[in-house]
Amino acid sequence: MEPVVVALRFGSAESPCVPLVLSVKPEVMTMERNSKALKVKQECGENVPVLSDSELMSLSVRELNMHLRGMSRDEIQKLKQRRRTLKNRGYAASCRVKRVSQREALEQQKQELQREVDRLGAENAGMRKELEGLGARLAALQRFARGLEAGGGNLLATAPRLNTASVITIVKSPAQQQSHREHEPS
Amino acid sequence: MEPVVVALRFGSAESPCVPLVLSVKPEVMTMERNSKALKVKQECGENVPVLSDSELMSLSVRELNMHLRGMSRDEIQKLKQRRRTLKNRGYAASCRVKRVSQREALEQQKQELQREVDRLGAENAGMRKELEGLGARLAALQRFARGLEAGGGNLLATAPRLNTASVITIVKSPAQQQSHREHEPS
DNA sequence: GTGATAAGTTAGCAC
DNA sequence: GTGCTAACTTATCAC
Repeated sequence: MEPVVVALRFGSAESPCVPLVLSVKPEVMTMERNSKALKVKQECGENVPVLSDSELMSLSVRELNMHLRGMSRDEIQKLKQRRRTLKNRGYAASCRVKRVSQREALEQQKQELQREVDRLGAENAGMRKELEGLGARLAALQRFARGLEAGGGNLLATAPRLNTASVITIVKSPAQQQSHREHEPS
Repeated sequence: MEPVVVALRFGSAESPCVPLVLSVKPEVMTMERNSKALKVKQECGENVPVLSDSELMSLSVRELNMHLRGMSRDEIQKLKQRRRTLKNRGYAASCRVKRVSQREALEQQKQELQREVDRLGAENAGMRKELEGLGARLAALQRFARGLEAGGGNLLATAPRLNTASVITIVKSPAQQQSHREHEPS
């Protein structure tokens, strides 16, 4: 894309060098700050800036060298420094953006971990409750089994603390009782 | 509020002014940078700085006014601006420190959450395994109990799939068996 | 006036 | 040269 730099040259000597930002390519004019904090300023004696900030910043070295033809050592150095500074401005900006997005990423990861903790905690509580229930059922069965053991295998001879129906109730969880009924309807 | 933008620009005029930082109080010389990036420099024509950076920065307004006696408007303004800039330097520094420590805090919180996730995950796995074991034992007992149920409570008459000893083994967890032996040694 | 912070500038490192 | 980043300066905002 040809920038079509209209090397317009204020032949009239003393232009008070207004912040005139002649945006040759308005579509790239991403806030070409002419308002404040602009330390990167060009000599405004005779040679009006041939290159806008965005142009100068995005040129390749080769392209830049084209524009450097016929400039004095001093002008070249100053232009290169302006280019460097402009690029640094961009680097600083992306550095800040990166910093912010990294912080946001950290916060998001933290949130995800927190959710995971909550999820695991709930799952944990559920299982703990389940274990408790199973433990109680097993304890009851254990009491029943002790009766069997003491009786030498003869259930009727030992007066167990639980009768058979109770044991069956204990052994079956509600779900199991239901599926049992489904499979063996009385 | 009156903005009173003085917009004086003392840093840009390059006076030959060597970085001469005459540390009046060497004990407070917390790296009184005389090396680089020192834009806050004092007029070095005749009046050697009466106040070092750290002095000027830490003075109260009242104390500062003492030192302002017999100075020209211009000098006073410049000294005040130097003070402001020095303070801003400190603010910027603490801002950076804060930013870093906030990031570190976030990372630490993340680590703690990660550890918590790991801990809960392990606990979870353990309980899942426990549940599995209990489930198996209960299933075996259920098969046994079905035998009892089918036999109408007469264990010997129903040819159960498990004998009494097996049931006792199933009902007792290793720990329970141990404590059982402790309490009722044969 | 003080403190904080976003944006720009500078120095300096790493490639 | 390029890109990044710490430190610094400046502009601004809130109090």
